[in-house]
Amino acid sequence: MKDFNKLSERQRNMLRYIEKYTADHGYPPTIRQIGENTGINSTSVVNYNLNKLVQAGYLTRSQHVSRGLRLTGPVPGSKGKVAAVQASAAFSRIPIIGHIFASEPVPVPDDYSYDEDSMIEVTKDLLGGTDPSQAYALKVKGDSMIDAMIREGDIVIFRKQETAKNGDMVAVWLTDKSETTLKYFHNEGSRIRLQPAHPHMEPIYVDPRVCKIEGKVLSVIRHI
Amino acid sequence: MKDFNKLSERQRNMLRYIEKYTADHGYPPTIRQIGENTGINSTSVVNYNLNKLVQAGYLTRSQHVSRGLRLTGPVPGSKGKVAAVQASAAFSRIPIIGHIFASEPVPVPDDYSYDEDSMIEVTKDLLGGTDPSQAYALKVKGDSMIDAMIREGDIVIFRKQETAKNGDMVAVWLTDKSETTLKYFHNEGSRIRLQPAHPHMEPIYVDPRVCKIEGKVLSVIRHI
DNA sequence: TTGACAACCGAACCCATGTTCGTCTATACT
DNA sequence: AGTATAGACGAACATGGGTTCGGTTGTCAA
Repeated sequence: MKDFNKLSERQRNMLRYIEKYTADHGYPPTIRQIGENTGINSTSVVNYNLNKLVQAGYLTRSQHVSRGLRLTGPVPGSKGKVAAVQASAAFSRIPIIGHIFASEPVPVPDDYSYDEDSMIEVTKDLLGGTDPSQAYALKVKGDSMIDAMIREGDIVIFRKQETAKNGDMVAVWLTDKSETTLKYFHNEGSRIRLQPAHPHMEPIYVDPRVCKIEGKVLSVIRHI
Repeated sequence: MKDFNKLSERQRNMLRYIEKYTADHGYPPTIRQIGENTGINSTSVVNYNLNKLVQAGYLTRSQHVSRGLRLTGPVPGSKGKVAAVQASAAFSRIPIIGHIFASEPVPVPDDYSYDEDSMIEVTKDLLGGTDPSQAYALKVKGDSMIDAMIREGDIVIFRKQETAKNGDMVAVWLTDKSETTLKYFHNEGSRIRLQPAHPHMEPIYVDPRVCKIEGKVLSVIRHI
């Protein structure tokens, strides 16, 4: 979470107001109420800053829902008893930095500054112990990952790494074919065996020199 | 305050729902949501009973304010503290009540005991808005769900329901074949089309009489 | 039978409220 | 100067969601 002091004064005031209003009324304020009480004259500016606060991890929003705000925790410096709760955060927020499909390499986090808008909350067990700061997510485009039992729209959670242990599922870029694929990794010395997750499909064997590991697959999430 | 037991069953359900929804979301439900979740078909009836509850002292309302509800205290019989603590939780715990494979019907939660050991934490977005109390999880055994793009070991999150809308992914028990399958549901009048998630596989058509819906698939989780 | 009343229904109505968009300013970098 | 970007503004838009109203059903007592 971004440092509270790094937020703009406006944003801090907004958080304080939201906390206070919610405590006073039992339900959160509207965008217009937030604006009126923090000296903002336009609903769009409130909306803009609310999204900033979501990105910074201070609250969550429900789209198209009136008063659909929720603080993720107490506002620093307040005496609010607003559910301190999940300080022990059993989940974390990781960025969805782009899409994955067969014909292009897998994006990796510092390839470019990613769109902060798209974050996903995942429970820690989906990260398999990986430090959340090393994890990122990609959304699958197209049906090219079918042999990995992964569909269009699935969200694949990766850990950034360029080596793999046998049995890991990895994203590899095959430099000779200019193709990305998700397979189980098995180093057999002179060659690498890439085993599809689909039990009826045959492995492929590649030269280690054309096999660039781009990340390790930690988990897959599918919304229906 | 009027005795809680003097309230109608509906009114008690409404209070319970309001408390639970507020705890789950951080803001109160709308009149329509209350109706949908307590079996009331008209907003005016919800409104009517909300006013009754105000008279009875159980809640206060703000006129012309969406979600302008507030409970005056914990609802008798509920675990109010738990709700308060979970107030900002963006995830919930749902039970893993068993396994799913082709040759047996899908287990359905009986309201009784779950093994506390087998619970899984999921972020709310995996439930697609479903009340967490209506959700449960099953672990996939065997490779029989391959046509649904689901592997051994995947965790499938269901919602308990016996009907489906077109386009839902459902677990169905085919009484003539004694077989469970996961497919997209399309009612075509005289027959039901069950479409595999796998894009290269053909749908099957079944008689509505042999097609027993056991639950709706909300999401799938795969740990690697 | 009739009237009063509690409970309920469905649809219409319309304000409440989130979202989008074109525009503007200030600042920083090239 | 020219361009990019963050922050802000206000108006228009579309939908969310509370309110109202005419009508129905069932119960109870006069």
